[in-house]
Amino acid sequence: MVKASCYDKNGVKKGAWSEDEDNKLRAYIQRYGHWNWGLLPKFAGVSRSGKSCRLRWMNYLRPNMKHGNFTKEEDDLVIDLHNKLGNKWSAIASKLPGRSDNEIKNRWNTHLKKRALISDHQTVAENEHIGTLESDDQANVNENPFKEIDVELDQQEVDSLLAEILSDESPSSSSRTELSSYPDYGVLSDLWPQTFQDEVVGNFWTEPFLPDNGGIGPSSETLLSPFNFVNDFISQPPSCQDMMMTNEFYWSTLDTYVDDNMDFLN
DNA sequence: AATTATTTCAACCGCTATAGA
DNA sequence: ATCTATAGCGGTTGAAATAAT
Repeated sequence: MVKASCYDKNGVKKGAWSEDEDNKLRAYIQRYGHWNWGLLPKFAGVSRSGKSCRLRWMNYLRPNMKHGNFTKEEDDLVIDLHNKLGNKWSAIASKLPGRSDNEIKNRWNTHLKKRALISDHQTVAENEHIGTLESDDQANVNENPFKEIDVELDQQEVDSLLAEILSDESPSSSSRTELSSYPDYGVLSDLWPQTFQDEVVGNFWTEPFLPDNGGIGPSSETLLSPFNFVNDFISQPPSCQDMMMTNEFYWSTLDTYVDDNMDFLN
């Protein structure tokens, strides 16, 4: 059920991802993070657009992603949140760990939309009936598991709910003020303090990254890791309190690195 | 068993928001 | 204020899988 792969006129591959491509992308991001989706494919050694890499990572390769059937609880939650938020797939996905916005959107369009419609019709019919019941009977009818589906929220309530969801999420990835604030930075963000301590005394900052690019671009001797620039800086592991300064330094050294390797990157 | 219709879902595309120059 | 680059979102596509005939 995947699109056959092919190459566009620029030599960028499209269609289904191979296992080899997955492995390359996963290995690169888990080690170095996704500091720039546009440049990442070249460093990771895959002939894909940055957009395609981002999508593959977000929807499939991220750690702890679930694949396979939705549970009844997940389905109920999607229906409930869709009723409150509409097609805000990203906001809905933020409340379902391990599920991507794309997966939830597909689930809604292929299964849940019909179910919600049926439930709506049933609820309308029941409401017409409820009007004729005694109060005790009405309470029993309200045991309907889809009772919340018919709750109408005004725009203010929707905005409030969205704000609540967004406040739970990581800050915008566009901000460079905190490296660890990058959403979906993968294992590095989840384990950042310990990883930082481990890798700083190990080889994370000092070992050159050797892209598997089929011989294109500079040799492994000349293509240096951005982290080589900070060798002197981190003669000893910084504390977590030093992270802000470290992050600023990371970005400035990375910019220098990109400038120095611009010929290859272009 | 062969053919046709329908369903599913990974991936693509176009657009908007945001940040930085 | 404007332009450019990038990230992210939501709608759509299309080929494989499955069901129906």
